[in-house]
Amino acid sequence: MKPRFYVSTPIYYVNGAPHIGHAYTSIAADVLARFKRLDGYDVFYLTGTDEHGQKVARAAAEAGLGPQEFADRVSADFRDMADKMGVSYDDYIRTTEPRHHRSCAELWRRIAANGHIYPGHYEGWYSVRDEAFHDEAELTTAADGTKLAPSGAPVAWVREPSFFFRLSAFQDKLLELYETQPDFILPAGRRNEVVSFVRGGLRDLSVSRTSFTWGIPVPDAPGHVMYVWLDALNNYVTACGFPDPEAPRWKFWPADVHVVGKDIIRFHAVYWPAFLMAAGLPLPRRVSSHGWWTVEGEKMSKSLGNVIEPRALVTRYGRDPVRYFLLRQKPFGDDGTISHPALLSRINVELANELGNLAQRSLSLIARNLGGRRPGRGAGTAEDAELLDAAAALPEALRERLDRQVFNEALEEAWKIVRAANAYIDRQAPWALRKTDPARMEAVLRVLVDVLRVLATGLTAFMPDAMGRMLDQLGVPAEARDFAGLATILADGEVLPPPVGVFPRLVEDEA
RNA sequence: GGCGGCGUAGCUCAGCGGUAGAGCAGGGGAAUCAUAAUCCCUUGGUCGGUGGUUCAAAUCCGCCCGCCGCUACCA
Repeated sequence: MKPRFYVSTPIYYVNGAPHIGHAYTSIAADVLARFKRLDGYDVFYLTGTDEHGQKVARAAAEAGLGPQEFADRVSADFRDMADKMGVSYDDYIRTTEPRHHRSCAELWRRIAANGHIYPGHYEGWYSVRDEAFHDEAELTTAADGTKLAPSGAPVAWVREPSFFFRLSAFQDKLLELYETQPDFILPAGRRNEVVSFVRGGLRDLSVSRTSFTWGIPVPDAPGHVMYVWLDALNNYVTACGFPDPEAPRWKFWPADVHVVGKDIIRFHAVYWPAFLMAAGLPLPRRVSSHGWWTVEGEKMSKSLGNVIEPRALVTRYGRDPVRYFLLRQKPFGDDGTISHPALLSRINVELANELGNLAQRSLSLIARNLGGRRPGRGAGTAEDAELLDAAAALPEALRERLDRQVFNEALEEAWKIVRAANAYIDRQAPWALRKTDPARMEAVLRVLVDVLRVLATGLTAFMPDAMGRMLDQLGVPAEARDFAGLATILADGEVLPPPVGVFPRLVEDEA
């Protein structure tokens, strides 16, 4: 039986349009999903949209639509974005689906049955204009004595009935989780923040609202809808078929990795495991969080007008180069800068010059000097062995890096092979061997074919289309394009297709 | 305010007790198979400041300066 792997993105809130941050999360998770498929796993990759809450209801009203109609529209846009980025999701969940309503109702019942939900009142200083509660400490008092929010909006003390989740009861269990499973939260810096947050003491959580209706009804409590995060987080088990233990996908739970942005770590690393503990369900194995992209050093914002629409990037630079750039440019957990010069440099230097040109020069020599037939293996020199051994070690190197979600290091491992292969071809100079030692020339070109094949196979997770084209040119059969397939030695003498550049150089013609 | 992190070559960063490293950028050279791509060599740093521990400190400790993150229920 194949080992299983379950990776998720957050479900995206349909309040706004997809931007580069959403694409980044989805692409990172996609690389993990594709890599595990290459590595022989039975993979479940889940993404989707979060569609409830007051903000969606209001955005819909502003657009002159009903909330469902509005959510349908935005959800479809997110899905289109995922498709255009090459995101290979296995399921696209929406919180407005009946399966999710059923799942949430059951989760609620279980948590309640275990005694972790109790009725009470949610109260605090509320600003209607901000649609938010404010802490006493952040309020200011106006001249006439009214209390004001930091935004300057007036606040009023409101009190509404609400159910509470006994989060406080899970403090020790959560700390034990972080202790016994140190990689539960990555990167480590984020883990420490969560630990110190939980150590500081947990208050119970208000998990229902009566002030709006666009949400999942609380079972047996007319007028209450579930707190949006309880609704949203539960999507991860809904998609596995919860609460049906016989559902075909139930075998995937618990998830291996929840990929999230750094802003929602707490919800995933504190609330979510607490909800699951309360319901008596197994916990996910990891929450892996990433940092933000800034544009030319500035934060992306609508007011600055520098929001990057991922589909526009793809149109301009190509899908695979964009995927490559996003995972190569910065450490996953860190913030980083996206800019035209940086994209241009990565794409031209690393993809076109180093990798693309390596394939092109190797394949051209084969086309020209061997009639386009795949060369046969030679006796093999120490230098051949050194390069081939380094390439053979690549899958394991990638595995180790991707298991920790250090994508940039994974790519660096691959590029060490790319650079070594360029050095090798220069040193061996097959173009000179053509006259002096044709047999050796053939052996050298074969080494390059084999090395390119490992590279293209391993990089398929990052750049599925481009690496597919490279594997086409190497004549690798479809059934041998995963890591297990690397054991299949390519036959000598097969006629290869004429070489075509995989990564065209970008010409600097626009700012 | 509290807790935590960071500050190393022009840039991005690795090193985290034993006489400073990588990639890019800069300089020189080689080659010419290839998308004028590639390869080789190379300039460059008082490792934020300051005290201390040690035979020995980017590397451990104290203090100072600067930057950043977290400090609950707005996805």
